[in-house]
Amino acid sequence: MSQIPLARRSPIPPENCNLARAIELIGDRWTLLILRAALYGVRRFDDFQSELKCPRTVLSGRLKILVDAGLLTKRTYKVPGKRARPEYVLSAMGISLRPILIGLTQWGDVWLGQGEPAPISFTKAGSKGAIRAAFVDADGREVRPDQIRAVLRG
Amino acid sequence: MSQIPLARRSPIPPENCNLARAIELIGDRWTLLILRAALYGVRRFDDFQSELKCPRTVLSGRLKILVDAGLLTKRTYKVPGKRARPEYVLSAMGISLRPILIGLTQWGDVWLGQGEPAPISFTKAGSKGAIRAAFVDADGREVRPDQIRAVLRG
DNA sequence: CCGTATCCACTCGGATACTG
DNA sequence: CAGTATCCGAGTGGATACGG
Repeated sequence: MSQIPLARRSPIPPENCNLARAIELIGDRWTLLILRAALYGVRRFDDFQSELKCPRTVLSGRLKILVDAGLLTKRTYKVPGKRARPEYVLSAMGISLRPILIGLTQWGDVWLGQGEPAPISFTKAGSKGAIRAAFVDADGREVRPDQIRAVLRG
Repeated sequence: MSQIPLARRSPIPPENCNLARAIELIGDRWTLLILRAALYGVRRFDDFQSELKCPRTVLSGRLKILVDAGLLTKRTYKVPGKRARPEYVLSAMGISLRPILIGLTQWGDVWLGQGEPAPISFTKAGSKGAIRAAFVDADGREVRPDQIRAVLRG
């Protein structure tokens, strides 16, 4: 079943692991749902709230965390003749999570899809075939999962 | 900053979204840390516990969820002359999360690495160059993030 | 070892209401 | 709209102890 060799501990202590740090930061139900919505273009407080149906206090807190961490930028935008409004936009740091959430979407399509076809799929601009998450080498060529080796530094 | 067009709602309601389902299932600090450890080869209750330093009750609960969901398989293995022991091994469903967690690792290396070089990197068996999580088309050729387009079904 | 059982303090999520 | 202020109950995290 598992080709992963038995280990008593992970090779990197969680306190010093960037994966663990990422999990501490965004590994949270509401936070991830906020990022999901943001990647779909949602930007405003009440839009997030009606999308997530979470307590406003919780939403407020999570948005603060994401702004502080640099994933979201809080800025004000103004439509002429209307009152200025704050909005939360993804920064480059936030946008770079997109491939990961797309990967998770496709994982969900496979394992949690309840037999129904995926409601959303992803293609390369100008093409029609589906794309998928994978590993590539420096030349952009795919590396099969069983070919992957982890290398510790030092 | 954000090329993502403004939206009031996400195109797919969360109740019907496989990404949202995935988030409900594994979008949790302890759950993700368990999966992280499991992908590094940890299999036993006490090893998880000393790795995560979480309450044993919490660990027990999370493991049950992951087993029920099919991400982990609880099985018994026996070393001759020793007492049989249960262990939690990743199923195919669990292993297929690996690209996603490696992608998140590399995201963390870039944005949360505090300037230090990545403590762990990934290569192709027999080669030396680093590999990275990315998207590929049907031919196994990389698709750059800005080339990705979402397509709704129907 | 592998858990389950408690106890406690605390945060979180849920609901509602109230202001700039 | 965009939040902050409460209140409340449930679940979680933390520590410790105890049985298979």
